[in-house]
Amino acid sequence: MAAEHPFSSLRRAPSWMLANDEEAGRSSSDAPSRTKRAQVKNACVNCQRACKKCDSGRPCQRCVKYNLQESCVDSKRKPRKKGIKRGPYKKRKKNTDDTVSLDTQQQQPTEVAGSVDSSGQASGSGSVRARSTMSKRSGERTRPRGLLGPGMVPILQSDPHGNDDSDDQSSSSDTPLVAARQTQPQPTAYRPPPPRLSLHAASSAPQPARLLPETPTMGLTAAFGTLATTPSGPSFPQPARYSQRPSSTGLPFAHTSGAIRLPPIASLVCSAPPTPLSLLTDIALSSTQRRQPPPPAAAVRPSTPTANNPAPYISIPSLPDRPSSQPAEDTEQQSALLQPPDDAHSRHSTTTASDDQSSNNGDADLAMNSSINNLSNKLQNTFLDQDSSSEL
DNA sequence: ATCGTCGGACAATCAAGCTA
DNA sequence: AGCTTGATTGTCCGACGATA
Repeated sequence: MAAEHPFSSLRRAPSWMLANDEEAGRSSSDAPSRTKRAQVKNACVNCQRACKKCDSGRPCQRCVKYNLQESCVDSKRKPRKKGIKRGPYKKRKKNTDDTVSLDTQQQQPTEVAGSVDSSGQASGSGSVRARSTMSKRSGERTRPRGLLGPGMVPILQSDPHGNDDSDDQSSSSDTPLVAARQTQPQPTAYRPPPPRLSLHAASSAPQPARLLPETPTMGLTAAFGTLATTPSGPSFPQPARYSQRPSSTGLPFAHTSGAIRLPPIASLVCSAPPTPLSLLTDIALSSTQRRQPPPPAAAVRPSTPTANNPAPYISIPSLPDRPSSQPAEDTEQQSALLQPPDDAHSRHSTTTASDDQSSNNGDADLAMNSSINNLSNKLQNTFLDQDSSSEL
């Protein structure tokens, strides 16, 4: 059964799937009492660095195994930030009736051993919320999250209410977990905080959440989970991750994150087809970025999607919004490439310098356009082939 | 087979806010 | 004052690639 599950390709099954009765081997009534994962209060620096299980002994068993006894010392905890305003809490409900929602039950101190710490404080089960990505080694993620890897298709993170976090909290507290799990979630896009870089496609279908690209090498059509471009031209994207964690509501989808890893072909077939325009845009952008290293992130919106133009809003790291007094020629070319034709034209009509530049580079641009067209055609043919073969 | 790496789920912690 | 909430910080599972 599990092998046929649509999410069976997940690196790890989402927790709400693990809570599935058959897989967990328990009835739905005792699902919330799943045993907690035990963890030590303070892992040693070696285990912490390796993200491996530690124990309370010093040296710990892992350090003994790898002969790291000397360096097996407790890691230091960062002091918690103070003075963080939290806003008004939601109103507490008086526990007047017997029908306590599962959500409320989960908030109670559990009877599981280890849930009460040495000081006697009940561990707040609290919410499993999005947390800022933490350091693995030096206080920062070595690789920012938010990318699609090869053949990865984003799981729709569905907020069943289509609300933001604050709404989630209020609604989740009122909704019994079981009832919520029985509700088929409608895929809606997770709306993250204002992104540094955003990449989302305009489409009539419910869209995957916006993705936060990391480098210019990431897939520009990643929102579709399709092809990506790299500095060396269109290809399957570099290994990368996709991540999105909407607020935890304990509801299906909203509690999970991850990506489905599929073979490249599968991802081609399973994902929404790119439009010719989006392909061209991707290739053009990758070519542009190949010519110039990325400056600091700045979002541009090259075109406005219309009903007939499903071209995604594409926010490119590194491109100036409007180089009003920018003398840099490359930047000007970049912007011209990314502007919609009308916009680009009107801008060039008032800028003689860029006119000169564009004529100087006419041949090069012509050649590039030609190669773009060729590549676009190839890509589309490939796509159509895969599509038709999958239908057979 | 083993090891290192790393994303992210899960757990622990505790200050802010709430209530009696 | 004691309890609750929820944000922050830490642990480590499990997948993956590299290497022996």
